[in-house]
Amino acid sequence: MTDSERLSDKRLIKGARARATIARHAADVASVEGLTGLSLGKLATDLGLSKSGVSTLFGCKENLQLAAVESARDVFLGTVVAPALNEERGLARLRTLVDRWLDYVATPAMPGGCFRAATVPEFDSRPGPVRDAIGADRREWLDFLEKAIRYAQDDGALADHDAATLAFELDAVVAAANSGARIGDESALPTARRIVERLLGEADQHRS
Amino acid sequence: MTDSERLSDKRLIKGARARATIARHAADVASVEGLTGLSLGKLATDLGLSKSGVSTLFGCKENLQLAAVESARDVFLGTVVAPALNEERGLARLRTLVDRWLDYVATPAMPGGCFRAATVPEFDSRPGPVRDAIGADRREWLDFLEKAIRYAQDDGALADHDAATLAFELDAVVAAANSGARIGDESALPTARRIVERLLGEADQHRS
DNA sequence: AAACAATACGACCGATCGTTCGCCTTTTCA
DNA sequence: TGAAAAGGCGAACGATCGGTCGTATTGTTT
Repeated sequence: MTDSERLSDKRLIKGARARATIARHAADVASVEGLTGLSLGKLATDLGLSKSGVSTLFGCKENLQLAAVESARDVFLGTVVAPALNEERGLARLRTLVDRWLDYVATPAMPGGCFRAATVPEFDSRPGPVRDAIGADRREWLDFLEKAIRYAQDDGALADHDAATLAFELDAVVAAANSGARIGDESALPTARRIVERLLGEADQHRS
Repeated sequence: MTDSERLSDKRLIKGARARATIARHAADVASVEGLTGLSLGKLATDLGLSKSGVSTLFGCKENLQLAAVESARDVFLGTVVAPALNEERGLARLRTLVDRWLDYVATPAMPGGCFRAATVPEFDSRPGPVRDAIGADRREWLDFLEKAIRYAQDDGALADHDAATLAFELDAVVAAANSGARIGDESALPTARRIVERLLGEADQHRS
């Protein structure tokens, strides 16, 4: 059970509920300002709390950053992964996964767009627990994506692709679509959709 | 003539030389800490200058960030673009361009890796002159890459690719390779090389 | 209900931030 | 060479940062 799942759980002790609320808002802020740009005082003001209250709940800023990473992971799982899990394994699930993912970029759940696309480049050169957590989240996502591709390959699709390589490529294109769209390139998202369609569309050719 | 080209130009007025030195170091720092993480005081200490001296040279932090973007652009042009311009237009130049680009990611000119890969995601949701400059630099690079692809297509290569789309895809893959490699994914760079090889390798098939 | 742990607060700390102000030196240009 | 401009510095500013107290309050558990 994750914090966000327990958000409205009345049995949940008060502190954990507050932590989840703060972490969720921290993820929103970090999607724009970055995890380094997070400020205990700003966060407290936004939520009508005291700075020291927020501070005691998380102990230190680093723990808040780690909580934001976990909260953003929950949002991503609920928005992109969960709908795909309703589809049966194979090409259908992979297509749903990628579609929800592109929708997630087109209509972001956070004000700064995709959290992972923002935090991986931010922390990739900053050793420490936060980078480790972001790296693990990235690895988890790529592994899941690769597994979904393998299921599709079990159905005979995408036979000429290496699963891990295709997962890397899809992730790269969607991440670039996120940054491109947000920086004002209106062609970024349609271009990314075209690339993804070409990469996955080959599957249909091989099936027919 | 850019600032970095004039770095050792004795005719250059002293201030511009100092500005170029500071901007170059600022780009180094920003490749790790981000453009927002730049600090006038830290920069001054690193270079043995006074904080106020750096401040008067650039006026405000935003101008320093803009100078860092321009300095990083110069480094990229010198490291990646210049060697490719020695090749004749067509597939040879495109291949050199991509090879130098991947080398630039594998053996970074800056301590934090590719400056553009770090700053585009950082500023894509932060309106202002800095985002505009980063967006223009990104646009310029994609346009140049697209043009190089068109020259290759004039030779009959890459016929089944849309130039702008392929440019977007190459940029996405190399950027993801940069982030992936820096965050500890040892397979990121070889995977990216494989993808690029497949994307451009098709050219040889069509030529044969 | 009593005892305990967790939460939340205001106040304050030292540090660092960007920026501004005099003042002096150096460079530039006519 | 002399006047004007620009470079460069130390000091100080208000603001904000993360973090730490002591203390009151709330929630949890026995």
